[in-house]
Amino acid sequence: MNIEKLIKNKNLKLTTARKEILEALQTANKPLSYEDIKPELSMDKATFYRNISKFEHEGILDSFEANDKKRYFEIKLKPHAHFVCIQCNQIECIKSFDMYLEGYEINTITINGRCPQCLEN
Amino acid sequence: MNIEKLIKNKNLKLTTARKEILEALQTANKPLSYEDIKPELSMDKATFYRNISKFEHEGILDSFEANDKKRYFEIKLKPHAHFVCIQCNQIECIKSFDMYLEGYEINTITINGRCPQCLEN
DNA sequence: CTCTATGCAAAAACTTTGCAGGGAT
DNA sequence: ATCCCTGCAAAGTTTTTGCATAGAG
Repeated sequence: MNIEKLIKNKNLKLTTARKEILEALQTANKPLSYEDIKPELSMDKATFYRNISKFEHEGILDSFEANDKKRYFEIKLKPHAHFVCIQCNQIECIKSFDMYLEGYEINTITINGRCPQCLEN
Repeated sequence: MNIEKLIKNKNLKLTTARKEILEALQTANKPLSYEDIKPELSMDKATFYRNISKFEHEGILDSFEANDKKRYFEIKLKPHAHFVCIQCNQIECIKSFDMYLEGYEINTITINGRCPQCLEN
């Protein structure tokens, strides 16, 4: 997926900050919090959050909150659930989860619990 | 369900604060945030949160975060999902949602999206 | 009487906002 | 040239912590 097109298609100005954010998320290929992504960024946190808002509003990004009170961001792809382990805090994308609920439009699903690795111990 | 027993069974001291919290949650019969429940309470917020932690740790309560960055609390009953409408911010308990995921232990599921009422408009 | 719970105030953690200057088209 | 974007600093929001006093068992 071409990041520059993603930005320009929404009539947003193509800036270094915006490219950096989307490139970092694309490279990571998993949901990241501001803290996670910060080392890859050269912009101020205000700019980061302002762009995140804009991207979400334009439907480029999805976000959800893990139970650590942080928001996690990822480039919007196929709808899928996220599993957050309350023990090891790992976040995992779950593609096999049913995303259908009659009468509702589902945006994101966050499942909290304990992952297989933690259940073993 | 008897609130005093719920507290004493966990070897917690039976205090006014603890009874108030559980009674308010039981009466509401839906998840509440601190802000929601505050008018029913006579204690300080520190006491509220300290007791919430204790209750969660003892398995009396469940909590989850809606996308408004607040935590919502409810007395632990049958496992069920919560739907959070990103448009009207209403929170709804969804009993019909499948809570099974092979290999994982599921604690809570939060579904974000738009509810039927908001989809009509 | 002992140990836990509580209130108050201050801190912590994450995110948002105001404002003046800088950059994309 | 025009508007949108950015950095900095300050404020906002929700939750947590330290400490001295009060209360349950």
